[in-house]
Amino acid sequence: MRASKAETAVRQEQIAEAAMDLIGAGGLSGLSIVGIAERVGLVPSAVYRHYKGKEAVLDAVMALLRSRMLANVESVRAETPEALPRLRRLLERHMAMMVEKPAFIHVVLAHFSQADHAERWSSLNNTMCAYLQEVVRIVEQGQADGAIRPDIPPRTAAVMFIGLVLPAAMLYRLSGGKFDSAAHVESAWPVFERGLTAN
Amino acid sequence: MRASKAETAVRQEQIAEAAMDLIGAGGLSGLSIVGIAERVGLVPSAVYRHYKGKEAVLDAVMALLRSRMLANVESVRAETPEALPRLRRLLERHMAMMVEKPAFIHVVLAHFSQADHAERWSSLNNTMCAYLQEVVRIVEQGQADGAIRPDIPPRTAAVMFIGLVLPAAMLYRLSGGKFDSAAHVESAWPVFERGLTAN
DNA sequence: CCATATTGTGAATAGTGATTCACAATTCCC
DNA sequence: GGGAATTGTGAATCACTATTCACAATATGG
Repeated sequence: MRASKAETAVRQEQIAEAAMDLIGAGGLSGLSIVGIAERVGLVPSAVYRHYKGKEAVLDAVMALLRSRMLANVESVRAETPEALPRLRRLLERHMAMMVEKPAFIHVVLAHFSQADHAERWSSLNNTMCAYLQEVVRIVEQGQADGAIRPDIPPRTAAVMFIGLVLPAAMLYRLSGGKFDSAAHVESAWPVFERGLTAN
Repeated sequence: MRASKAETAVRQEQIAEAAMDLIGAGGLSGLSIVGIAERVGLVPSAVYRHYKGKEAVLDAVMALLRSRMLANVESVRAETPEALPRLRRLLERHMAMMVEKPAFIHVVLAHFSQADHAERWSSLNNTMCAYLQEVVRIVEQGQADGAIRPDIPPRTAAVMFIGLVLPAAMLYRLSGGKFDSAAHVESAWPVFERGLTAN
């Protein structure tokens, strides 16, 4: 059956989405032109009408992830003004995103694993640093307000923050969805907060 | 130049080591028979004299990692009797291992990424659960001693513990060794400890 | 020292996935 | 309605890697 024609802009979006799902399901190595074509309902060669190649598709996925990540921070900034509630809210959102869009963590981990230092990865690196920096800023704000102990290096707190998400997201996936990531946020947050604030 | 002959037992060890280094350098996808052969100083086909195939080599790597991981826990147990110092010591050792044997984290992440549910992975899963369980046990002991707050779910604490290592190890690698993982342990531990103990 | 098992080598095979290309169908615009 | 541009198709090519195999060199034990 021949696929009906669609504009390149539409196909590009479909392809990027399909690629993201594929990565979410099987990691970076699970991403193949054949797989993408199947999901979109095309023949492999048709993909090349809309992207120059696999690399270009990956770039598109990266861009997607980056925008979602930063949008996340933005909306948390808008929601709550105080540092600690902000962090907590960001934690919830970050975790939820990892769970519903596994492609994220896969790409990050794949990035980590990749030996080749293509420019493609540097953009992701950028995204990650930017995100970490956002967390650092929130921590610094909390220290200025007196809500967070001043003797904690903000970067340390930020890395620990990431550490609240990463293993939980991995366990969630490894357990096939059994691990309750929301509950982990619930019970881990007080411990983290106490570490940030108590005397 | 022809390689000098060596016993299979020796070659097996060399091959497993080479495989571990390769994975450490380029992730699971960086592991190839050609790469192994180069490192050991053999021709690719010679590898098959000592291992049935790539899968078998991987199994050997897994076994290596497992034994090192568990040995780690054992020696920490022997070193210090109290829960909190034990955790701290384990944290240091765990981090050091991640830094000097990147293969470990790569395999874990690759495991996470893999779609296929081969038996091979279940053994790794086993190792990871066992490790997590060890941490849980230490935490429980601390709660029994009164050193750790009883209202913290031990599993939560254990997952957070892993979270102290994972992101730091990744940053270390992503930064090309610039990130000071030991310093991170140094500054993150007090925060974590305070979260576990303070009133 | 020699028969034999063990180990190493190079070439050949096979499967996978990305990419290209000439051609066919579809849509758009006049 | 009829080009012309756009999009989809199937086959072919290419590169890469695991794996096998017949043969060569080397070690080993009697």
